[in-house]
Amino acid sequence: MDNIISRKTEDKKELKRQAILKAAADVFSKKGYIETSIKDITNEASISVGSFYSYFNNKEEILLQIFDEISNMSMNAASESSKALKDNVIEQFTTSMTSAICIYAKNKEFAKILFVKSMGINELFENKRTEILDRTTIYLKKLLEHLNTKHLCGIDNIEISSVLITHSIFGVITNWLDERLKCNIKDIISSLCTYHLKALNIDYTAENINKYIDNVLEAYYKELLN
Amino acid sequence: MDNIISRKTEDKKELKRQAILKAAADVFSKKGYIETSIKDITNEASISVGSFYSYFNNKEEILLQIFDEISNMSMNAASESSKALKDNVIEQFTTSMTSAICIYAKNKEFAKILFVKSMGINELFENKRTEILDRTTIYLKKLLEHLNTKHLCGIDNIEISSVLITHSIFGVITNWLDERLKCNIKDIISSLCTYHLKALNIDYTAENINKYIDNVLEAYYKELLN
Amino acid sequence: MDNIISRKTEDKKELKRQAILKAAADVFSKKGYIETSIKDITNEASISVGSFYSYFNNKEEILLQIFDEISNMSMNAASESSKALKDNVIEQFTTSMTSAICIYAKNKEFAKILFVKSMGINELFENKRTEILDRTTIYLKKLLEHLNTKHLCGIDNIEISSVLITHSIFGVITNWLDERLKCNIKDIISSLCTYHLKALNIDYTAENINKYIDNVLEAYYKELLN
Amino acid sequence: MDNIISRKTEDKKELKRQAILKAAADVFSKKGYIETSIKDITNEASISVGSFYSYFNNKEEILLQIFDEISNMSMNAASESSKALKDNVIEQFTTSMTSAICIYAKNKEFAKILFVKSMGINELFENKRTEILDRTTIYLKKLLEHLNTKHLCGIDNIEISSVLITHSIFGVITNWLDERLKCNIKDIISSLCTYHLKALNIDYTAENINKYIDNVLEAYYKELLN
DNA sequence: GATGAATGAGTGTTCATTCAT
DNA sequence: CATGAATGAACACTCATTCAT
Repeated sequence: MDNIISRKTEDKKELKRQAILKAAADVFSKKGYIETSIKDITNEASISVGSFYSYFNNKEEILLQIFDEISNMSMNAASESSKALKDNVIEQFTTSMTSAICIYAKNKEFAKILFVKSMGINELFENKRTEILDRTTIYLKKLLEHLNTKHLCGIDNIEISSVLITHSIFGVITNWLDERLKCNIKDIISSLCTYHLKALNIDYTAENINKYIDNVLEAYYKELLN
Repeated sequence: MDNIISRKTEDKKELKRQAILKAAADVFSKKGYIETSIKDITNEASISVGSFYSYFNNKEEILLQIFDEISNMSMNAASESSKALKDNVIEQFTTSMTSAICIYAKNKEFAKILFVKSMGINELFENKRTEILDRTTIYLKKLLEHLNTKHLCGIDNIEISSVLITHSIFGVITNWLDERLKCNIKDIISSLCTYHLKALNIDYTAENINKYIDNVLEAYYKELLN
Repeated sequence: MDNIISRKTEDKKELKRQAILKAAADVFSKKGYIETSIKDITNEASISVGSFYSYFNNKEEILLQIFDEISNMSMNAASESSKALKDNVIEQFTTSMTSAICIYAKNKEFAKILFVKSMGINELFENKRTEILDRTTIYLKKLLEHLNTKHLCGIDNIEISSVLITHSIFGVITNWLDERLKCNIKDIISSLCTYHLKALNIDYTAENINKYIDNVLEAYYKELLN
Repeated sequence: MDNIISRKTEDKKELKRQAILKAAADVFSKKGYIETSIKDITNEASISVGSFYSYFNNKEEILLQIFDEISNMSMNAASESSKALKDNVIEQFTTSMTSAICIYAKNKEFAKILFVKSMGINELFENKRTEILDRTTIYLKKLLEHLNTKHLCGIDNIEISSVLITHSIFGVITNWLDERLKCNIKDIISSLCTYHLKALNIDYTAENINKYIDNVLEAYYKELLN
């Protein structure tokens, strides 16, 4: 009996924590971490300052938890897309690229915080942020190694190339989020895939690429098709 | 006579302004704009707070002037490398890539501020920063247009591709500056060039690429050859 | 219920606001606006700096609110004394003179700020201050106009005379507040009344004047009779 | 020989001191003591900051010296007008009133500093200022004592009345300097004289008053007749 | 003697964090 | 458990004063 009640309150707490996290992410993505005050967050979340501090120990912690949230999101997306590992390299490449981009396109606030608004503040954040972004690089490194041995794509420096691809992706997404690239998300994904497949010496047809992208979008990100 | 004296003091002032700018850049690149206090800058520059304010009107202004400094540096580097415009596309591409990267490699603090430490602070800085970075994108857009018509490199979306290349460069440099990419600058440049030339459907030989890179390094950036 | 609680906190806030206002007035009247620091005020009010800024937006604002306080006090005093408008000119003149003086005698700090400590600081304060003092002049102008038509007191320049009377009053009060005029407040009022009544060609008897003054003092300002 | 040279440089120094004093008075009278910076003064005087400090030890000192200047002016004016002491009370009263007012009308900047712009700053200034203003009160006290014994003007409290008259004069001048009293200086003097003569029970004719005022103006203050 | 660059104490203001109610 | 008033350390910036040239 007691357990059920405490379970219920636990759930309630978690829900509220999530709500505050979302509110904070909204404000951070607009004003940036520095220019956002605790009052801004509590106003957005319609709670009191005191409440905020019963859910988070300080301002730093909420950004770190937002990072965790983002981290979880991209981890889940990655594992989701890798669950159905295809033997077709092109499909695999396109599918994972699409998943990675969509996860950020779907969570614009989180993406903006990760890619722009949390930079240059302090070492702690910089490390956490780097850690999250590095996952993409590590994933790509493994992929490139695989491609190099199995498909002779002839990449001489996998270390550098994986960083190169990672940042090209994040840079393009950032520009798209800022609406400096005024096109739809499919063009973004398609261009990125074809550009890099060419560089990786892998033959592809535009139709296939588009088909693979559509498959992912239809299955998981219908809301991005608007 | 009077002229000579006032000229001398003018020169002295400018020298001191430069010294403060350098000191500020050093601290900003380490701690970031926000966590850097005026006292940090004046300590680094071994001057008094009052002195700082006789050279700069406020804290914002010094970052903006650092941006201008960076902007001028990259502009000059660009015009320098384009002065000797080659008809050889590969040489042109490699040369300008090398120049762009070297200018940042040579001015690590400025680069770190531009690429990392000045992000997510406020709109004013964000716009200035974007403006500076965008020059690279615009340069690449023109280059890609030229390549598309003259060399049939088959880039379908020049807008997106130029952003892609820009951020791949900046991302790789940032990682190298942070020493997360532990290789020498030549490897960085060479990998970037070969990767993108492949993507752009342009045939090259590794020897040529390395020769072109060496030419630029020998001519302008000997200090980077360590 | 909620209403009662919020009402109570509202009242508490207002009380504290008043306390800070009083503390600030005390310090301002001693050290002047300029030489008073926010710390001086918060020390006097036994609050923290942060608290001060949750009640007032800045240092300027608290002086302006003190001005408003003074303004309201003298306005209320004026309307109070004019409520019982007498057809007897001598009584009316004496009564309003007494009220005006007593309001300042009763609120020494506020009077000192208005008459001495807020002068010569800046345009904003100067205008506010002038506005408050001018009310007395305007009141006197109307009175003189009335006396001139009804009582043939033969004032040739009402504009100048009303300023003359106003500043004679404020000057005498200021000297009395500074304890450079070491007499009791009744002497002050009585001398001012008889002097000006003589100048205004109005016959009076010292007994009547004293009686009228006493009436006001007994009714409203017993604490000044010490 | 040496003496002559040192005399000449002494004279030069004194002239420059006077020029700086005048420049400071100009700025103080416009912006007030507080809002005037040393730079403001040196700009107005076209000298360097260092020069300022070779003539005055600090900012306080220059205001004190301005006070001395004002003090000397009014002392000289007073002694000038009392030199030709008339046995005619009306002439004496009118003449000294005219002199007192004209000295301030002629030196508007000094008057503004004394009456408005130097108030409420600190004890030191307040005392100095009070001292200067008090001279008028003391002069009037003596005059009233004389009138009371010789002319039975029936002033009961000379102490208070002399303060009253003093501040009525200064108040009217201040309003005239601020251009809130838009009339010519003769109206000011004439109104003040007739008002107070009436209060002092002394018979006069408007013609005589005006004649006495004109005499002083014609003799010493022609420039005020514009 | 004149200059004005350099100094640094001092001030108003902000805002993350605490804690009594 | 929620509230928001209270706290005070920290910072950007000013300006009277000094002193090397």
